[in-house]
Amino acid sequence: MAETFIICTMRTYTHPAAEDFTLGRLFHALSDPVRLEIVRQLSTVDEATCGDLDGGRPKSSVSHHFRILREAGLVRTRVAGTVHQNSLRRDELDARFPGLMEAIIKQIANEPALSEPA
Amino acid sequence: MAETFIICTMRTYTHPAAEDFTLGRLFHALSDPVRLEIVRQLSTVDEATCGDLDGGRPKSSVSHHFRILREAGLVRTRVAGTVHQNSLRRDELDARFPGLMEAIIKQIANEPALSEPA
DNA sequence: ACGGTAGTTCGACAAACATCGAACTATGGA
DNA sequence: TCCATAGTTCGATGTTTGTCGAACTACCGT
Repeated sequence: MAETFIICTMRTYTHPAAEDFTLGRLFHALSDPVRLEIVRQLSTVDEATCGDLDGGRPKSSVSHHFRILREAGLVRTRVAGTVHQNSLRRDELDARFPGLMEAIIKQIANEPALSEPA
Repeated sequence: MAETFIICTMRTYTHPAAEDFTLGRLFHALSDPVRLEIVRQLSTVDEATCGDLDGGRPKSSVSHHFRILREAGLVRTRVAGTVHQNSLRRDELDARFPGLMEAIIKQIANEPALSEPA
């Protein structure tokens, strides 16, 4: 029987630096209704867990969307005990794309139905 | 031989009304590097033909991208003789999403390399 | 009427993507 | 130590998407 080497991983996340944000990744991340809804919720709150924003969807789907949001630089995820707290990277986004997120969030806030459930 | 009925079409385009623009379609349209480059070029110019902005790509590809830009409400296409003139729908976009396009265009203008060729 | 130029449409193909179940990891509490 | 909870990773599946050639439409000039 082969030995199994368990590499301890995912106690922390890697987030891109603000200089590495790209408009392409940003717009792609925002092009999905589920993610747009997540960003909307996050914009009204300081932090939220994945579970808070899952809208009844399976965990694996939600986890996938959060990964894309992280890779685009939109979201920072912080491990806090058994829970993962997510927040918008407002300051870094504003440093990289001045004024853009503010304009986007303002629009998102006014949109009635971005994604079916909550 | 069966008769062929030729329905005269495509002398004009249908463009969505500003009320029907959605953030999802907008962000999706902007998530492709080729289209982002097209929008960038259009933002520096009053009008341009598809050929002006094809970046050496095949016509069918470019036509596809313009269609998506049109359906998102980003671009208006006007048939002018043998040529199709495209322009950004700045006013309507600003009416629907106040301040958003201005912020986006400002960022696009500063991006060095959105898409490989011109 | 003919030819050339500008774009569109269609069909095919491969790559990227969203969705979800199942197995797994990590943490805190009983 | 065991269990429950919160999320991640993996693999499979179906859908959407980008790319491009080929055939077509529309218009202008000759």
